[in-house]
Amino acid sequence: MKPSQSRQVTIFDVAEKAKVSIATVSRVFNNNPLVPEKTRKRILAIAEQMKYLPNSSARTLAGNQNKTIGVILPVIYGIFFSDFLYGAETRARESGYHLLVTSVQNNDSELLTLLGKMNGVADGFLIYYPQPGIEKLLNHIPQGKPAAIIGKELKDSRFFSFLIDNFNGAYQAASYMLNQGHRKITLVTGEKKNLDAEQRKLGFKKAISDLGGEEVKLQVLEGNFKQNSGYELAPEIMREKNRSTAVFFSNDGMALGFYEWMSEKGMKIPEDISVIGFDDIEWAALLQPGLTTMKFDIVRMGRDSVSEILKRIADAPDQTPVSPVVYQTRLVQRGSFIPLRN
Amino acid sequence: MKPSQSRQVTIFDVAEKAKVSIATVSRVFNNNPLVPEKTRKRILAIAEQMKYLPNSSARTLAGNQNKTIGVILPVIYGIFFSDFLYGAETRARESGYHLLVTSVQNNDSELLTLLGKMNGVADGFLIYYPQPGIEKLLNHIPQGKPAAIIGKELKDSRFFSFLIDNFNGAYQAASYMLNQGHRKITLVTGEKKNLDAEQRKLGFKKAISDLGGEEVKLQVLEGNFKQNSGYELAPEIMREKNRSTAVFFSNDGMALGFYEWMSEKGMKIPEDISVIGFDDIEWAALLQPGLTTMKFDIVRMGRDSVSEILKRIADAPDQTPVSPVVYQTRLVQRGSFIPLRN
DNA sequence: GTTTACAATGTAAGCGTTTACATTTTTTTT
DNA sequence: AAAAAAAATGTAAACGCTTACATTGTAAAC
Repeated sequence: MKPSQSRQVTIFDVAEKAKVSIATVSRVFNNNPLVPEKTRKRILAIAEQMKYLPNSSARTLAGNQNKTIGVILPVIYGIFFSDFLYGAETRARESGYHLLVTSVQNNDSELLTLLGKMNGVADGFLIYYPQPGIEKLLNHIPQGKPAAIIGKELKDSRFFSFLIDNFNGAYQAASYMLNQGHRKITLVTGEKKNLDAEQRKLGFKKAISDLGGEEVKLQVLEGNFKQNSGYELAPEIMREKNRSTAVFFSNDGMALGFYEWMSEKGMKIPEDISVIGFDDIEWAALLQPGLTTMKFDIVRMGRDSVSEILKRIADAPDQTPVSPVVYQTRLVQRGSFIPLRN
Repeated sequence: MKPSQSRQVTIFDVAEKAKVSIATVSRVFNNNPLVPEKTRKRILAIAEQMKYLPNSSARTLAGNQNKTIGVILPVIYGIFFSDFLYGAETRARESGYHLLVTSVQNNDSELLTLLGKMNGVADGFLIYYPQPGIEKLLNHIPQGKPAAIIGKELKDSRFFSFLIDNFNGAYQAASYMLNQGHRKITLVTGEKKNLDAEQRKLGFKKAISDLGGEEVKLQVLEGNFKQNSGYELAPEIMREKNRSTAVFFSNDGMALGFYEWMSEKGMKIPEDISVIGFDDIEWAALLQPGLTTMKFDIVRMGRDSVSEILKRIADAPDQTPVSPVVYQTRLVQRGSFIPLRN
């Protein structure tokens, strides 16, 4: 049985006590300069005393902006997204905005549910949903609301994209490996459905076929971007016969799992195998040896995407299309990778 | 100039097209069993086609629950809060709830603003605001909404607390140090205003005075829970004269900064000094040597607190007071700490 | 002392839902 | 075939606010 929830204090209560109309109270809370300082102070004092807080839903419904950005991520877990959120939240706060954060795990109908929930609440959207078919889903984004899309280029002028240069990053990683004399190479991919993963795979393979000669042996293993997949694939990578001399993990998380397995088995990185990752998440530098990896500025990406959303909210949601912002990657050299000595 | 924002598709539009009343449409979207399957399907199809999504603000205002939990954290950054959020979000999703996440940096008036924003949006609150004076602020939490408070015990039955056993954890750390023969010990605290930090300091000092003899020398340095403060205090800790043989950092983040400095100077942990941290954040195990630290289950804390909020939303927000849930800490031994050899 | 301008406040119509209650339609019972 | 019961649908009043427009109060201009 629910308790008798004492009705919330509304603008009417405050108006009544202050002997003014609700319009005046509303003006006070919206910093409308029409109401003179004296009245403002008086009403504010009364409101404070009554513990009045405006109801956000009502405000939003009545046409006000809500100063909220809806954020949808694949997961809220780990340093990678923590960094992204950090960039996004910091920027939002600077403009008095806040983030409504949720995750959705590769589930189209759930994405829709979420969009619905945010409908009428969020003034703009920040969506990171690296799955195919995202275009269709995006049609459901409420009209007139700007939306930043991470990881997918779209033609709809209402959206604007922020991309990681996965293809070139992976390409670069592969060519570096070749450059340094490696000829037996393992590529650990992410899930097939993940767009980032696919692009990285493509880039890596392209480099191998562009630059590698006949004698290059490429072993391709499918991972899932999670730590344990690096661990679980390790035996396959390190099997005696025809073992690769270098391995590229499509993200740092999987590389970490690999480190774990290696240290359990008493094997050494980079002596037994060289390793390159992707993302440069915070701990990459903390590992022993430090993880050589493809870095891009994820904090910045969070920040920039929110900046752009804010700009469009203030400005005009439906603008002429802009070309996507692409975050370049660069190789960060640490101890996990050495040239092949022959 | 704002573009002509085409009006959003409302329940009226759907009702009109389907030749039913808005009540019926509403029922469909609320899974009200009153409407027969056939009608439901028809309306759903029409809604889908029109790209209708219910407006969340309107729903909430009209008395529905919003299935949203408002989360207020000191920062959204780093593994510690990432883990906490992970636990919280996962649990919320299991019940169809979502998290509205914001951070507030030691700023009372900002906390109020946030509470206001969440007012009429969140069905419950999860607040981690380790500052003194939190009690007063909490009075502003809307009536009838349950709120989990992290890190502070309160008598108001509307709230329920989740506590880290900071005092005993730090006590335990100190007594372990003494036990292992250390007599010259450094304590690095967090900020004075931070409650967690204060409790840890108190616990640590208590152990020293309870168990340490006359000959124990305790050096106390004030940090701020951030990585760079461990780095900046390092010279002071490692000064030649009367150097401690063991140091306790009130959180792992500061210990990490200390590691950095030590490695830059070519000094060795634990040979030159033993280190103990607090939190056992994810990378503590990844450091070289592994960081000995006081562990508690932060993911679990996120999860449990949401569980309890959910229970009270479903049940009765104003319940009889419950005693706070206390998360015990335990020592995780890794390589950063060794007994004092004499 | 009017008239005029402007500042301050008020009135009331939305905003898009939910839901108690009323009404209509259909099915079952007699 | 009429009456009673059950199912389906509709009507209209909230929910708490913002804001265009209307009204009143007050000071400046004549």
